[in-house]
Amino acid sequence: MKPTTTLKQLSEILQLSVSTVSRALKNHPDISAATRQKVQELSAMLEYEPNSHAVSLRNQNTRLFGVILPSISTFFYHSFIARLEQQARQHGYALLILQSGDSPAQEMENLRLCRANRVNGLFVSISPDTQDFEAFRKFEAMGTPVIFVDKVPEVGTFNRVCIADEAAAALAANTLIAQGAQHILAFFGHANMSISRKRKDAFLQTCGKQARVEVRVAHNPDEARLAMDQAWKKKQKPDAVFCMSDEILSGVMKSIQQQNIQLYQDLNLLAISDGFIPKLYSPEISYVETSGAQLAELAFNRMMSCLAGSTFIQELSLQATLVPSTPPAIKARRR
Amino acid sequence: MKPTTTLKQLSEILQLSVSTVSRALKNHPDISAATRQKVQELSAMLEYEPNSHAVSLRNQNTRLFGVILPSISTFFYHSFIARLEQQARQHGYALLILQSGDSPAQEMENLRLCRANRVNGLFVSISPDTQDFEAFRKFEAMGTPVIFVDKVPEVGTFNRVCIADEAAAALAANTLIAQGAQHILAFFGHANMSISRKRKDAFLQTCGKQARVEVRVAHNPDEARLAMDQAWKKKQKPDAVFCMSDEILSGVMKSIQQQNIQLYQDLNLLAISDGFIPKLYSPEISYVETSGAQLAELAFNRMMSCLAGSTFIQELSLQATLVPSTPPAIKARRR
DNA sequence: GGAACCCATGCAAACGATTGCGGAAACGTT
DNA sequence: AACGTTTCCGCAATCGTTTGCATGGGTTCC
Repeated sequence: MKPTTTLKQLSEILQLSVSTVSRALKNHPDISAATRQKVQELSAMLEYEPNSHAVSLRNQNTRLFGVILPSISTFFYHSFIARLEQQARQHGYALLILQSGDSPAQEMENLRLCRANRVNGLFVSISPDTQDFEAFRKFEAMGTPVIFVDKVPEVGTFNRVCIADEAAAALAANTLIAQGAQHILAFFGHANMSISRKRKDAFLQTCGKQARVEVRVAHNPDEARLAMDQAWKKKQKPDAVFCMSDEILSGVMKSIQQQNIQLYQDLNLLAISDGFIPKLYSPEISYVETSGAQLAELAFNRMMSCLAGSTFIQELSLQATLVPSTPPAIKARRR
Repeated sequence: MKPTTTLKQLSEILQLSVSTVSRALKNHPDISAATRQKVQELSAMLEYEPNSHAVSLRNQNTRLFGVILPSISTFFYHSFIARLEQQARQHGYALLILQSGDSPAQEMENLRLCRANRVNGLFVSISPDTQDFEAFRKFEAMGTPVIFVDKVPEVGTFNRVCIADEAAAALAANTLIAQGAQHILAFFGHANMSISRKRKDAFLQTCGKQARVEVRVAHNPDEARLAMDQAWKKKQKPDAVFCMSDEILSGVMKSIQQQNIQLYQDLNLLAISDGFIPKLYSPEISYVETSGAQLAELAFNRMMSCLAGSTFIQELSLQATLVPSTPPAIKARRR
């Protein structure tokens, strides 16, 4: 159980002072080329690696970001984390990833951990029940930027980065109508989430009187499946379905497969999604893209500019873009 | 931009020494009840939070685990991470999560980061091309347990926690044969991953001469899809398909949907999976279960006992269980 | 009235790295 | 020879926390 190498060890072996070794390793001009080389060689040989905790302590800079999410293992967040980790690494930052499990208490506990670790910045997607944002304010007061992501507080001046909910829903509505939809079955999620409200309002408003829209609320895939089952048994079948989330889409798709509905022939289908689920099916489902990866990039860039001194609060939205279904299916429709 | 509170600040306000404050906060018996209370009150008021980097430095103990995975955003790992994070938190540990992107160089870079952060333990799922395990050995030599998870080195004495690959594959083979399969198309992943070889060997051996088995290797969903397309164009179509992973299953399923193959009528299908992907389809795909969450628990427990002093190397496997397809489909077959 | 003892607290040295400052050579300049 | 300059390096403080040991005042006992 040999201990890790430290500057002191190197210095003792080379009969130099710790400071010389330290400077030699970072190519400080004060150090002669000869000793510099000797130091660097030995360092490489002994695989010296500076103790990041000591560095953080000394420099008052941890190069660490906290990430607090309701859950890692949901449709959306893993692609977000994946990209965020990649970006952070590229800039020499590490991530402290914590789950709140939709519990405000756990969220506070996670914030405590982030304080203890002196994170340089914080990415947060709040749980639905979070009411008190005082704790987040304190981070900002201490100069630690807080970037809210995806699920953001509805009121107050904060840095927010999220999907352009209204734009995405409007794009979806316009797309369906342009493709000739007359009777749309539209699925939305939990009514007291702002994300549901925003998307629903925008969707309905965009459709206006151009199409008949039936609204369904589904709290999980199974409810969506059952509602779709019902809808297809009726005489007046919809000619298009809209799903505001992956969760709902997965339920609707089960019904569609079960009843052997021919997508993009018997029925048009459009979802809002990050694209993973839609691409599992054939034909691939068309969707308005909400990319976790892009969200991560946007959030990360915002963080960087905050750290660079941009103090003013900003609200960023991700552009919504349409990803059409598998080419053959689309072609078939276009004729 | 007020700075974070430190012991020294508390001590100055209370006109006490830093050591007294430190001891008071951890209820050291040396400290009188009176001062103890005063200290704790002020600490609570100022929301003092010990600087974890200073603590780590002083105690030579970071309470940090490194987690190195090919990618966070794959089928399997997010449920693994989610559970691992939960377990770690419960035991007062934090996670440093890093992605290797299937690149051995990135893997080495991540190891460096883990060294720099002086992690107390390491969970690793290796990339397919990792050949050199010397670096991992060095961690162990320094008293940092390394637990390989899921994708583990094939040879050498290491701590391994993985799916009971052989058992899972054998169970799959036996299930298909018991259901009457005569001609099985079996898909496996990257040939130089132990997970692929083990599953393949066990599958083939279990089938023996009871069925004709065609083996296909697919490195991604698309290759699987194409192979399945090919197979179904032939005169001699298989009557059953086996997919060793979600990744492959998703490709095969696209082909199946595209060609409108009636699952569990025209073709039997069985995968090894954690269940998320199989449940997206209708009928739901039957699968031999491999739970990322369970794997996390097993790995974490192993880590704990390593840290508690259990030095001997162990290889743990997760029990494999069969989850049959949607009830109606199975019933239909049984008649 | 010391010796012996307990209680509560403070001193100071770690942990490992960074950095301002100062200092000792070596060299060049008048 | 005296002085300035450059080159190369070491001292020591610092970051925030922990902890062995010392210290001081008070009590108790013989």
